[in-house]
Parts: sequence; C-alpha cells; structure tokens
Amino acid sequence: MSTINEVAIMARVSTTTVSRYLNNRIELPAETAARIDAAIAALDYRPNILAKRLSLGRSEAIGMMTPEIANPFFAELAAAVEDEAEKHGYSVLMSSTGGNRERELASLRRLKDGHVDGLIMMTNRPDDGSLAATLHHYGHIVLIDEDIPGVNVPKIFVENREGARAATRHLIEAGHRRIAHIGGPAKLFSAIERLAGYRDAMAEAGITVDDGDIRQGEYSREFGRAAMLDMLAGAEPPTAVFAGSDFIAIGIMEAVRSKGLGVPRDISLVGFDDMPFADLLAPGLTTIRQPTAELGRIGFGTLKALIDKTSPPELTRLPVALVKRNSVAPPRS
Amino acid sequence: MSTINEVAIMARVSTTTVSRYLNNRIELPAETAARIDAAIAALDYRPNILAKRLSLGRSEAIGMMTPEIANPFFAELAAAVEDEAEKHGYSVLMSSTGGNRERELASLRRLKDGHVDGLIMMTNRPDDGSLAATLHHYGHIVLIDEDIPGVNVPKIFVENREGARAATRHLIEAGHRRIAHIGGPAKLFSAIERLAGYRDAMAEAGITVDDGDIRQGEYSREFGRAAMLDMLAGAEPPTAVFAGSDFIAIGIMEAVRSKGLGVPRDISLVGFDDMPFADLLAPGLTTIRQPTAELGRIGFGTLKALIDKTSPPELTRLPVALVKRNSVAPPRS
DNA sequence: TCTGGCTAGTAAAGCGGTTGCGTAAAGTGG
DNA sequence: CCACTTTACGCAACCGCTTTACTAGCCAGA
Repeated sequence: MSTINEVAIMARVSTTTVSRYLNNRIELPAETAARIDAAIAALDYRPNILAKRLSLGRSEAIGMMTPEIANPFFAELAAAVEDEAEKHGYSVLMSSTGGNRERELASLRRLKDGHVDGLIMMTNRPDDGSLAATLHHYGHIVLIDEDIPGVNVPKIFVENREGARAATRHLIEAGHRRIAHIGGPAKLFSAIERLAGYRDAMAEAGITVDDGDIRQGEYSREFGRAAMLDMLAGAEPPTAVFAGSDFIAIGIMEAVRSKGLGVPRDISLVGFDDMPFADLLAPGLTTIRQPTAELGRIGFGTLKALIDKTSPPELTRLPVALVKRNSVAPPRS
Repeated sequence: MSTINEVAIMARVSTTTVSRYLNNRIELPAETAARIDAAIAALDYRPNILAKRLSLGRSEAIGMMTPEIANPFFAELAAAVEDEAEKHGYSVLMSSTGGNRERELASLRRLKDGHVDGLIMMTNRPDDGSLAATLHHYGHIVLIDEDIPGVNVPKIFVENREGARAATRHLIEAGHRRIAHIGGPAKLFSAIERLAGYRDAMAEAGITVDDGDIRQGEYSREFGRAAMLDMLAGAEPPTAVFAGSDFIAIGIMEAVRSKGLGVPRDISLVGFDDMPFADLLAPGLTTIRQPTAELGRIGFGTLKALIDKTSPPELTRLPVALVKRNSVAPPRS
C-alpha cells in the first residue's frame, strides 16, 4: 500500500499539497494537478482510511441498533439503511441487541468512543426511562419506527394510528361489529397509537368497545395465541380481530385453527406490518404495510443531516397502506 | 475524552508504561499498577480505538458479505456472526450485495483498504470464475454456506448431501416411490450436493429416477411454483417432492393448492433450510434444518483464526437434521 | 571491586493522514 | 521601480496509540 508521502515525492510536491488537492481545498495549476494524478495512478494510491479517521476524528461510519436482526422487518430496514449509507460513502456497523440493555449501552459507548459518527436506533420495548436518560449525553442519534419517550432527537415513524384505523374500518366495512384488538405492549408507543386508531374507527362507526375485547401484551406469536384462546373461551367471542402485528396475527390464526375454527370463515383477521411471510400464510394475511425500505432510507438521510449540522425535521411520519389478501370475510350470520 | 497521556501524567509514569500495562505486555509492581488503575478510573479513560487501529494497522472489524440481508436465513447467520464477533471485540461491517458484482467488488476493496481485517463471504449464485480470480489477491476470507469453486480459503458448509439423503429417505419411508426433486441452480455447489443426496437415497432404495422428475432452477418460490405446475400437468405426477429449499417448497405448495390438491394429502413435501417461517405455513413444512447460528459462529471463529495466523481447517462440515412437521403423509393408494 | 543480569521503567520514532501558519516568487497598480 | 496582493506551495505540529531500543539503579556472584 502506497502512502500520500510516496505520492508527494513522485509528484514533486509536499504531502500537504496532495492532501489539499485530494480534498478540494486548493486549486492547483493544471500541470501540477496532472503530476499528482499521474503519481496516484502509478502508485495505485488510496488514502488510508484509518489514518484519515484518526486525523479527522470522524469515522464515516454509522451504527445501527436493532433489537433483532433476524426479524425480517428489522432485516429489511437494515438492508435499506445499509444501501443508502453505502451510496454516501458510509459504512454501517450493525448491532443487534436482543432487547438487551447491556448491549444497547455497549452500542452507545461505541458511538461515544468515536467508533461511529451517528446511530440509528430501533427498539421494541418500552423504556423505563434509563435509556432516555442515557441518550441525552450522546451526539447524533435518530430514532426509527418506535419511540423512546422523553428523548429529544429526530424521529421517524409510520402512521400507526391511521393504519390501525384503516385496518379496523376494513373489518367494519366487511360487516363486523364485534371486533377485538389484540395488540402490543400497553406502554409501547406504536401499540398505544394502534390502539387509538382502532378506537377511532370503532367510535366513527358508532360501535361501543367492550374492554374485554382489547388485549395488550407482547408483539409475539405466543401472546397472540394465548390472548385469542382466552377470547374464544368466552361466551360470545368476537367475529373479527385486528392484530397489532403480523406475529400476533399468526398466533391468532393458530389459536383459531386449534379450536377447529377457520380464518376467515369464523374469524376475520387483519394484521400490521406486512412481514415478508404475510402472504405465505394460508390464508394470505390481510395486513397494513409499512414502508420499510423508506423508513430506512429516510432514517439514514436524517442522520446524515444531523451529522452535517443541517437540522433535519424533528418528526417524520410515513404513510401505511392496507394490503388485502384473504383473511377477511363477512361475518357468518 | 481523556487520552493515554493524561492517564500517564496522573499516574506519574510514561505513556509507554500505560500502554504496555493495558495490553498485558508488562508486569508492574502492584503499587504502580494501582496508580494507573486509579488514574484510568478517575479520568474515565477509554482508549481511542481509531488511534489504536492506525497504530496497529488493524481495524478489529470484519466485513460480512451477504447476498441479501433481508432473507431470513442470511439475517440469522448475520446475527450469529455479529454476536460472536462482539464477544471477541470485533465490529461487523455488513454488506448486502443483492447478488451484484459491483457491490461484491466494493466489499473486497474495503477489505484491501484496511477497512476490515477479514471477510466472511456468502454468495448464492454460481460464479463465472471472475470472483474466484479476484479473491486470490485478498487476505483473510472465509466462505460460508456456498462454495465458490477454485477459491483456496477456509470453507464452512453444511452436510448438504446427507441432508438431502435424509429428506428423500423420509419420503421413501412414508411409502412414496415416485419422488421428484425440484432443486437449485444446476451449477450451484449446494444444489449439486443436494441433488446427489437425493440420488443416493433413491439408489439405496432401488428406485430408478426418471430424469423428468428432476428440475433445477433458482432457489425461489417462483421457480418452485412453475416447476411444480409443469409436473402436475404431466400424465402421472409424482406423489412426493423433495424441494431444494424452503422457498422452492412454498412455491410448490402454492402450485399444488392452485390445482385443487392438498399437501400432504395428494403431494408430500420436504424442504431444506428450515427457514423461520417454515412452521408458520399450513401445513407446517417438514424440512432439513441447517445449524444457521452455528454456521455463523464457526465462520467467525475460522476467520479469527486466519487473522491470528493460526491455520484453521480447510473445510468444516456441519450436520443437518430432519425436522418433521405436517407436510408428509403416506401416498394415497 | 568489578561484571553481569534483573527490574522498572523511559524517550522517541512511527502509523498516515490533516491543517494553521508561513513564505518565496510572480504579477499588478501607481 | 517599489509596495502590495496573489499564486502556489511547504513546514511542522497534531490526532492518540504502539513499540523498539535504551537506561538508571540495584543486587548477586567472583
């Protein structure tokens, strides 16, 4: 590997000049520039990025914190971020925390250590305030998909409430009146918004919601199954369910099936997320699609703006869309 | 941020001593060590990793090239690598190439530029030789999951052939004789091995394979569906299929269903990979599980051995296992 | 008493860039 | 022809850490 010094010697100038020339901080006579160019080509010189980083104190890399990269939703998001970052010459350091506070903090430490210039954070659990408190001390952070209340950084979310409203309305329009909602953690931002959207739609249709028809728990298949089994055990179960996530929806399907019932014959179902597997299911899951890739792209753009000191919008909301498949039918009369 | 120099001053020693002490290259009298420890604690000193990297010429980061991070299989693999790397103090730079040669080369360039100390490569397309040729010039590379023929680096694969054999035997044991194989690209290493395993099992059972019962194409849902539709259009379709991947198996399910037939009632089916969604399907897909996380862990370990100049094994083979779900039944008589 | 071998460190030269000051030489206006 | 501004660069410090080569001081053995 050749160095800037070798280039300088070959071009008969100083390293200062080469460095400035390469960074466009100087205008050189064509002849000098040509000599430098020639030397660079001859030596196949490429700047040592490690040295550059040390000198500049920047790493031209960003970190990305996801709860679980193996979750297709986060994987897709990650891919989009990486894609966009690459375009701007940034590397991405992935870190999947497994929802582990330890690892979240390690990730933040890296940021502080100058390892990375900024951080895109995704989380999927409610914060007890400790994360929020920590974040205050850090530099360039962007929150994606899920809020951490009390943190004052740019945030990018989807229209959770609108989406939930559309999902619920879709069920109402199919003729259902007893529509349950099995959603995410009661304290989690997205779950709160989705619940609100569900209530909106029900209220708009003039339907009174029985509190027993609302269940909140983890965004997981297991919770979906358990909650649905519980509902089915009731005297008069609902005819439709709006699930807070596709994982929950899968659990619901399992529960329904295990009772010898069918989706959508006995229970209509709408999910949220449009995970890649949503259309692999039988029946295909009607769900709310999030603009995953867009979230990632805009997330990176926002972070870059932050790094470049141009102030990005405080809050960006991305629209969602209802994807109709085969898990909704009119109620059996 | 405090520096090693400040620590040295506070502890009344030289930076050399602090550096050596921290890197366990020196043994100090307890009293001196205590002074240094105290200074570090007091100043909340953490070494500047950028400086360390420059000085050492190592980046303590590895690259990971995957065709598509959004594919659950690769995502899981990536998560395992990341996990293991983290434990050893390495960062992981993810790069999903989308099967794009350009991006593959960019990834390799980074490696050369000292961006990373080594690279874990995964690919999913047959190489025309150009990639293999390029790889020869590079340093620390480990190949995971799929071979690039002619490349002389440590490789970690699963027992494709054994797995295929077990899958096929499972169908035979269920009573099937006409068993088709719809597999991956004819020139792709894993597909070749899996086909061989299928032939093994059939030969062992004394069943002659009709060439028309073997189809090779992409590891994709679309190919699976098309191939299966074609088979079903034949005069006497098979009663069972061993699919080269779970994606292919899903396509097969769709095809079977679209003809008004059922899995496993009319067609028994075994996949390969055990993707996270395999058990979400209805019926649950019987398939061959790859030790995904293990692949990742061992992949990192092998790369690290390479970096540390201890020569790792040329080839590691990881066992697979048959996971029985509900897509296999005896043939209808 | 001298030599040699520890012990417990240190000074200084990198690693490969960037950058705040300078400055010699050439050009310009009066 | 002189003072002044450009033009075209260079010197050397700096980023924070590692490492090679060296030394001061002490003790043991001959």
